[in-house]
Amino acid sequence: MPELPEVETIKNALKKVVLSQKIVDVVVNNPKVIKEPSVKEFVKDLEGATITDVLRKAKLLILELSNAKSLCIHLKLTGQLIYPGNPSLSRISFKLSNGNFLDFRDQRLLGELRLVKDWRSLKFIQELGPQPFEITFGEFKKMLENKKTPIKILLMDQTFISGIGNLYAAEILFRAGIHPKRAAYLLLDKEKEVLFKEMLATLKEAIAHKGSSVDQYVQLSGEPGEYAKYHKVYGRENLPCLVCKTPIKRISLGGRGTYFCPKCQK
DNA sequence: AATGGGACCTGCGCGC
DNA sequence: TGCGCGCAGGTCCCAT
Repeated sequence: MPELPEVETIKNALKKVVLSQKIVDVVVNNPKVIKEPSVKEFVKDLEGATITDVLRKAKLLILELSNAKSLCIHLKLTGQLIYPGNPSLSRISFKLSNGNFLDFRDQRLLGELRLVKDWRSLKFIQELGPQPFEITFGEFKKMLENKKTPIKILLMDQTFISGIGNLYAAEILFRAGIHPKRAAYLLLDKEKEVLFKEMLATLKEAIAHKGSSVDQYVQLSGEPGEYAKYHKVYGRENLPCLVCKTPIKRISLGGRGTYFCPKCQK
């Protein structure tokens, strides 16, 4: 569930505490999450490196290091970064020069850590579509042309537009009043405009509220994000729509649970 | 080429 | 009570 707003929240918090810290030790409790290079090299190359910058690209978190390498962290479904951490609770912990640990925790072990020379050339990065804040309405409108895919699937397609996942796709479409199954190319210009506006507004508000803690996501401090209380549809199956009181429906679309209001979303 | 489903994982909640 | 099953969803990979 960490999507763009959650990863952005973690990035902002990380920048305040880890910049110019040196990684003095790496604790590997579960090597499974280290995808690249070998565990041995991963540890060896990280020890002694100083964190020079923290970046986010879509849902990927990037820690740039003084040794010209970057530590790329994908939280996937249940990954967490916690600071100050506790290595007895983590999959991987990084001991910093100030004596504190930065933990990577991950209940389901689907998260991925990579130490690479050039994160920009990672296949995953190369294939990402633009992030929502990087495009104009004109460009967005053009991107939707000829796309017969249901709009929700398109919003979640990282090669189309990057950073939006299942939760925010549902919330954005509710706010735009658009049914998740609508074919993208059949949306009216007016609807595309509202969709674009609500996409940016929803992500912006979610960042302002430090993300949505519905399952595993927490901020770097371990505190929950506050945006879940503003959710209109996600996780609200059978509960009354907050606008029209019609029960919120849940369908499966592209293999994902999809929540919407059958009356408000056409 | 675009789409669909399974795999990767674990823990939770449900029904019997 | 306890067990087994389905489900949660980001991304990759393979099949159609």
